[in-house]
Amino acid sequence: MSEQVYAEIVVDVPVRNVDRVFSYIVPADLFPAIKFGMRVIVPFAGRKVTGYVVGFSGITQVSQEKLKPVLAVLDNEPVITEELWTLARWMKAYYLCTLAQALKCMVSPAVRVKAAGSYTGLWIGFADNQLAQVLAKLNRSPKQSAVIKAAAGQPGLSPKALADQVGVSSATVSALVGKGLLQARTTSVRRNPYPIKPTGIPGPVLTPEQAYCAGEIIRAIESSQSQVFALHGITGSGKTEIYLNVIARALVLGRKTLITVPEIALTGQMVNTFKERYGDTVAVLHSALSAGERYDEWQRIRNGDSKIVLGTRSAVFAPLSGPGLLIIDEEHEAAYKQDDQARYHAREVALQRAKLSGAVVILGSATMSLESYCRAQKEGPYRYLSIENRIEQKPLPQIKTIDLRAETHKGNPGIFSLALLQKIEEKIRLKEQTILFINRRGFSPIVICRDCGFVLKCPHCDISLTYHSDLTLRCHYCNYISPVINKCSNCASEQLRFAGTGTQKVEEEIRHIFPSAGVLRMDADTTSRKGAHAEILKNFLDGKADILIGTQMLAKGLNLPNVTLVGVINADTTLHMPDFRAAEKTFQLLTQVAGRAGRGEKPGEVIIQTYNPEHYSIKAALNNSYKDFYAQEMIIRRELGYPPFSRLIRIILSSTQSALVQSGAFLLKECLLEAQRDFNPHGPDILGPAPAPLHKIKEKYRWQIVLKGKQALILRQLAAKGIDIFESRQGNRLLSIIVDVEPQNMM
DNA sequence: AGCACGCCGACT
DNA sequence: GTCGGCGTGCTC
Ligand SMILES: [Zn+2]
Ligand SMILES: [Zn+2]
Repeated sequence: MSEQVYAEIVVDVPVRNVDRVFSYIVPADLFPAIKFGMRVIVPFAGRKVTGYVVGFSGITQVSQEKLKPVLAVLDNEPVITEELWTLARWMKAYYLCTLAQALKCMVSPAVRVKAAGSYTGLWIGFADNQLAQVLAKLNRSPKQSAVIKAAAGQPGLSPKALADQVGVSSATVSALVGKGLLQARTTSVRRNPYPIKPTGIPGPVLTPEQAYCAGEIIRAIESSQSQVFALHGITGSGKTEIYLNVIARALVLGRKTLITVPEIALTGQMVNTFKERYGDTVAVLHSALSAGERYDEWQRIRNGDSKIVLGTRSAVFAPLSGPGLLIIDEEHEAAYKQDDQARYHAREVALQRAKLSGAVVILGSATMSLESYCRAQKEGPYRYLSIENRIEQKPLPQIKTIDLRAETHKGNPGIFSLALLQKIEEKIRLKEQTILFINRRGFSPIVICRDCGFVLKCPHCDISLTYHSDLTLRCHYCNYISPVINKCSNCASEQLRFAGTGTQKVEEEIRHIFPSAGVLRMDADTTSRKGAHAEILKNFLDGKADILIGTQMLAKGLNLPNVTLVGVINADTTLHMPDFRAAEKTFQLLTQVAGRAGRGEKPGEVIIQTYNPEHYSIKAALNNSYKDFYAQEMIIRRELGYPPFSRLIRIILSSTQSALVQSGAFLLKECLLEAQRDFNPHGPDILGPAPAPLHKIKEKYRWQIVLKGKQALILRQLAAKGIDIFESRQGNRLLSIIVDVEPQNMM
């Protein structure tokens, strides 16, 4: 008998105090089956839990009486590769999550179904030449005879299909199977979510700009440089065609590609394009697939049948061995940030994966994040590639702003400016369509002056102050408090109102003003039912309404050719949201929304209503100038020390007991200050505690502390140390701590 | 997280 | 007398 082997196991318990590797005895009978990266069942603190095998050892420090054996092996093949295990450890260090949380992100598609898909077909259970004889025996059961005849004529039908075709119940069919006159054969089939055949039609010839970009990226792949490319190209500039060309070359070189898109709605058209070009080597991963489909796609990736993986956020963990090319399309999208558990950003994970495997990365966007763009300047480290021209020389939509302050001065107290109403009326008359866009994402009660557009901001953080029911205005970063004002601090006007309107209110008013117009509304309320989203869009596309009113979900990727007018009801809700990225989000949103107008033959028009028409983010969107926006925004970020000039970590405390959270938040601040003494005097800033913008979620009250510092490593160490001290001082289990490294939103 | 162990109030 | 409340500790 050989020496005892111990398995190193990460248990699937997502809490910090069991976040380490445990040793277990590998019993002799499991020794042949157990492999690195498989899931197992182990005894743990008096119960059975799932664990991940992350190593083996011949020795252990753990005393014999503590050691317990692995009880069972769950997988036939590993679900975690060595590369993903390295990535999980990186995630723990970078995002301050647990190993179990990180590993769970990676195996989620493989979790559910363990059985392969199968298909059962029916064949006659006797030789062909005996058919007449069998039918003769069945002459007193006409239904059974008919089934036999059908099965002989069309062998291999499923029981259900056979019964349906003959028009009998499935009991008749099973009776024949029971008699042995029909024989069932079960074969395994792959569940293919997108059965699309390659067309064989070669892609279009690249424009010189496209060809240059593709050429540069291909050169990096060929010379095996681990280079990151920031690919900047407006909507319609043909980024996808560049991806396709680069991927083609990668395929020839035997390199695998991973490409992510920000949301499921955008996968559809992309999958079509990819499968038409590359067929079955494309695998798709997103949460809208059935469990079986997801499992099968995941298997195809793992065993190497698929060389191109396309998916949403969690697809960055696709188990392809040694990816050679990672593409993050629309890299600026906040949807790439996971909002719970391990709060990772798919772009950052992809960059890390590329570093580990020496892959090339493409970060594609029309409105690149400041973080990425500033790393793509002359000094690097990214290479900047841009496409300036659109493929079809369609004119850009005509964009203009409407100054809502002027409407106030004219005595118009409504939601709509006169100019917008006139335009809508004109479009109704011309039988063209209008989209009215309302931003609700990141909505907070912000007080705005309707005479001058002024919004009170925190003197320390430059963040809009939000209204609280205790009649204070507060900064959600540092908890600066101002009493509610009755007069504008800028112009002394008393015309102060909350910024923004709901979709229902807008719909009401529009119906009132245009009683005979067809109006559809698309928001969280009207799309909660499954399929409602698609239904509303179809109705609008079919011309069943003149006006579509909607939120965020309207902004992306839609191609509505008869829409010639897009109205942004109030740009200020985005511009003044209490987030240091408010201006960036405004620029991105307006640019994206503008792209919805004039998709068809007729040119489009965009009207943006705002109290701040002179704001640089709005002006830059109007002029389609990313560079103007970037230059201005970088000045402000630098001044205030926000990313990309610093890093942030947000720590959220929550509990059903409001007093507990508040006192906990102040204690945590003390612990962080104490931890900070170990770092140099110019260590990170500790802002807050402050009530979180969404102060109460699902009966839980939330307070937050924001850490801001130049060095990412020190910032993380400070957070970890502060929380350790905090947990050593108070162990109330009703208080939970969430750490959000590099938050994308502060809600 | 979740289970065991442990020490105090009202119940057959 | 004990059944069970949930505060604290630990998990190979
Ligand atoms: Zn004012
Ligand atoms: Zn502040």
